[in-house]
Amino acid sequence: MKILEVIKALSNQTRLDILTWLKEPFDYFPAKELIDYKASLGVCVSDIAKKAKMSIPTVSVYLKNMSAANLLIATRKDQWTYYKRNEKAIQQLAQLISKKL
Amino acid sequence: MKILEVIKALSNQTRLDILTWLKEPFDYFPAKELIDYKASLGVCVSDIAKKAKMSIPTVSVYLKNMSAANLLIATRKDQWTYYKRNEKAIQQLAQLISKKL
DNA sequence: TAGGTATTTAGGTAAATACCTAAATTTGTG
DNA sequence: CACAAATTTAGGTATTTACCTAAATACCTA
Repeated sequence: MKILEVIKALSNQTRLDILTWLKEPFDYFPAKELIDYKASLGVCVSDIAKKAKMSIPTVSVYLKNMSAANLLIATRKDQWTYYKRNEKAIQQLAQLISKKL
Repeated sequence: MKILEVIKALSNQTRLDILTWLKEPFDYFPAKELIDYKASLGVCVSDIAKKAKMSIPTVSVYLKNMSAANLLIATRKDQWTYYKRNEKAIQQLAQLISKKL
């Protein structure tokens, strides 16, 4: 785990928010958008962009960065890319801060 | 704890290094500089700047930021400002990432 | 293959961050 | 008080980040 890369991926309010939203999607996204929601996949880019009230390209890049930092897991299915949290990596980061930093 | 502020204070390699150095000062600073070292105070700005191989003003500002984010505790004594880690805040951050993020 | 939806990539501007040097400030001391 | 040491504040340039819009790509379905 490259801690600086992970921390940089977290150093933006929108990206922090996205992590929070993905923790409990039903609390944050319209039910309508989650009709076919599967925890194994997560939420698609455009739904996240809408929630963030930001452009799709911007959010697409954010998600990609967080995924590169291993904080999110991306799954491409048909024309959608779904993102979910990588809980393991998040706990690993917490451990690292607690023990090693 | 303002998580974004804390994370931003961590999002730079030098600042991460400083936290590591202050964890075990005797492992990282010359013994000579630590002759009067007290864990209750920490290490002074210029010793940290020398270790970082960066200018004193730059490091002074870094330390101030980290202190504002509560990651470090500053103590002014005579003409020196000493910095030590705020272990409580670091554990609090780890908890926050583990449980709330 | 044509056309539609979702996403990504490119390319641009504005703001923030990373540094530095010089100047100002704080604090101790002869 | 004058001078020295440590630090902070100011002010500047270069790089990175935060966004956007437009264009390109991916993948579906008729």
